[in-house]
Amino acid sequence: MGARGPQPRLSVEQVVTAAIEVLDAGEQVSVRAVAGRLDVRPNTIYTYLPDKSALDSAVADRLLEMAGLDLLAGRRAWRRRIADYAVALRTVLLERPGAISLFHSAPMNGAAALTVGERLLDAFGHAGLCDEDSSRASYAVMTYVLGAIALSDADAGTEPERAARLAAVPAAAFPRIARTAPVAATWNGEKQFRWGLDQLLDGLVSR
Amino acid sequence: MGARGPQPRLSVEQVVTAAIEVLDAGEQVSVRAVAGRLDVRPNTIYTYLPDKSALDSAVADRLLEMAGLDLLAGRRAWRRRIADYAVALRTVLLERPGAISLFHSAPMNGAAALTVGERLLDAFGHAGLCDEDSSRASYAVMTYVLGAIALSDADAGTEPERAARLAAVPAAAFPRIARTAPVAATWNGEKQFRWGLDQLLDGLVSR
DNA sequence: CCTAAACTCTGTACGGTGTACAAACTTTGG
DNA sequence: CCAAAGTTTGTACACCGTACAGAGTTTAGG
Repeated sequence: MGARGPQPRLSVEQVVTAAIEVLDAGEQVSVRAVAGRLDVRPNTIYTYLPDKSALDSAVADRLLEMAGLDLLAGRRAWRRRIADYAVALRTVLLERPGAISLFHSAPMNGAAALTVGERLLDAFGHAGLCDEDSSRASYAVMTYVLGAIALSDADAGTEPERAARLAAVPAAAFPRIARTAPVAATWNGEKQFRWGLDQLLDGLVSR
Repeated sequence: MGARGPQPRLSVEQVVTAAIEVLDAGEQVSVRAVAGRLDVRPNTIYTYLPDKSALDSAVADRLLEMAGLDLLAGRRAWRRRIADYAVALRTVLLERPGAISLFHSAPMNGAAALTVGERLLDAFGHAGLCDEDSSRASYAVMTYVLGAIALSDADAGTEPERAARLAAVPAAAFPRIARTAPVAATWNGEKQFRWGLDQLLDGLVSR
């Protein structure tokens, strides 16, 4: 069989693990940072992955797994399965600035992504949806979850900063925004996340 | 009054317009590309905007405006207002690869963003929601819309590429995915976008 | 057994990014 | 008229992804 050269010092798994460590350290995933953590020259990474977006995909898949795929399985109520996993994924990603951007540079086609998809379809099946609606609903949920996390991340800043921005909104021109500013101040919180997800799930099963 | 030095050759508006032209040309917004289009050295941009993320914010705001703020106003049915604007925004952003990423690098606090927020609040008010729910609903809608566009963008690739990826899913391990592959093939289309938005709106006003 | 093919890893380098800093230049207020 | 304030530029730095040639290592085939 085919392995002729020297046996590889690393594996894709190790590369991805190193990338997660980079994320854990609060830095962005870069080929150089990952290589540095593996005591290897940057080019070596390209022996295991074709390009940066493949690395991003693989890391994103690992993050989906780290959120806890078990939460999506089992015989618990379909709604809890989805909500629990969504909240866990949110936590995993928000704890690691720069993790969310990985989901935008490449499609999600790893093993964990497929498992998430499969189990979402199962959950919506238990909720009474037909195949087509289950498929559409699964994608709608991933859309909401990843969108919410991305917005939370972009809208970050320090808490007083955000309050100051809201206070600076001219109440004359934007009365409704001014009136609801206290709510908007909590938009990036877990409560808003769960609320929106709940409404979406309500809509998805209401037909 | 304060303007002492030479009068500026440019304005923030012109800088943003140049950035849009860069996007229209299919390139990413970069300080150098924008400066080049204005026949100016890159550093000059920093006279008008503090840093890249401020440029990104300003360009994102312009894109929100380009989608057509009028669609969100008027006395048409609240649901049509929201759906029409959402679809228009999707078109504006998907026509310009690299436009979506601008929304992730900075919070949305420009004039157009505020207008969108104000009019969403108005629409949900007409739908019968209280202030707090209107606020939460507005954010949920922006979450879904921007999330959907971001995923569409990441999942891009050529059409046969996507079909090949779906066909490569092992049917034994992921039977539900395999069974619903034809639907998943259209996840990045406008129909799926509208469907998910409709379900979300259903849920938001169902209480 | 030995050579040649296949494979890993490195050194070097290129073009791209955001942006800091000092200097040159232009305008206006005191 | 001069000094302060503002604009623009030249140069430079650190980072990014990654192409390419070569060195070194292992195994398959003759």
